Amino acid sequence: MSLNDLDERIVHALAEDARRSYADIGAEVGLSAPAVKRRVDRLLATGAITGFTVRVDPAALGWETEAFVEIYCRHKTSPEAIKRGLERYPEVAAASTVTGEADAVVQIYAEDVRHFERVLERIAGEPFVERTKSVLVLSPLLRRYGAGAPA
Amino acid sequence: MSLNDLDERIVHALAEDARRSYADIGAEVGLSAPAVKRRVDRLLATGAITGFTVRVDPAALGWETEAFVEIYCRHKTSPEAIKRGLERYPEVAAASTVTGEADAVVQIYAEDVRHFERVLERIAGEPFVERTKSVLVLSPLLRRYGAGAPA
DNA sequence: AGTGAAATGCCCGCCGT
DNA sequence: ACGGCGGGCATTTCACT
Repeated sequence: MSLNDLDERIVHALAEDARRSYADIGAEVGLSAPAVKRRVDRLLATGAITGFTVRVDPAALGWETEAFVEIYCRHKTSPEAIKRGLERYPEVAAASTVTGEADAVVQIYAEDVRHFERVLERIAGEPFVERTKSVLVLSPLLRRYGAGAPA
Repeated sequence: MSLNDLDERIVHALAEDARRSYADIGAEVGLSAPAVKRRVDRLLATGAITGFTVRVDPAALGWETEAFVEIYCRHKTSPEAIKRGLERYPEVAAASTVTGEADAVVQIYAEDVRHFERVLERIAGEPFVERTKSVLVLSPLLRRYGAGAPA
């Protein structure tokens, strides 16, 4: 599914500030407020926009530690099994199966390094996990929409 | 900075659906609409909430290919230089400096693998980049926006 | 365009110090 | 007594038909 250029500009405007009024966005892209609303409704219906959220500063909420964990699974572990195993952890912000040696990459937010260590131990103890390899985030440089909890 | 339990519940509600009315959220957490607004305003002022945005499905927007790229820099490259170098690419969704062998991890969205290849070549050609190592995302398993509940 | 709902600003009252 | 915080009301702006 390919999107209109107008749709793209609307999505971009909403991604920057989802609280802008339809009239305001319309003035920018050259449409009336109702026309913008119709397009946004269509974007919601087709799934291009899946919802509205807040950008949260994890550090301000006490989630000071961020990490990427590569997971190496035992053979014959389905992506669904990995998903089911990981979604029980509130600390897991994102997870994807990937190419390369590892089977999945998991993005984790924890309160501090000690908290992260506990979570990692529990994940490493999951029956489908063979071994893990983690890197800790030192400082977030860039965070745009679509990439987990932005700073 | 530590947040109130009430604030946390409000943030959680907004993270799930930022379009809920203050009255609705207030009914859930036991406050009036103006009281909720005051706390949200305070969260915005203190930086705990950094803005309102839309959840976007990259695939629906035509960004079918996602990848994680580890960047190995030449010595003495500052995080700011990496940031400046990367933020010119609209395909870069997130970037962080990390521990371990690589200097930074970059999350990239591209229209297809060919597009990703072009972007990767350009990034690899940046003066501060020594070499790169990429993994392509096969399927996104989990994607949460906003932070989960504390453990 | 018109209607209705939600956000916003204001004032008051409560409870803490 | 004073300051922070929540409740209720009035106004206005925006969403929706």
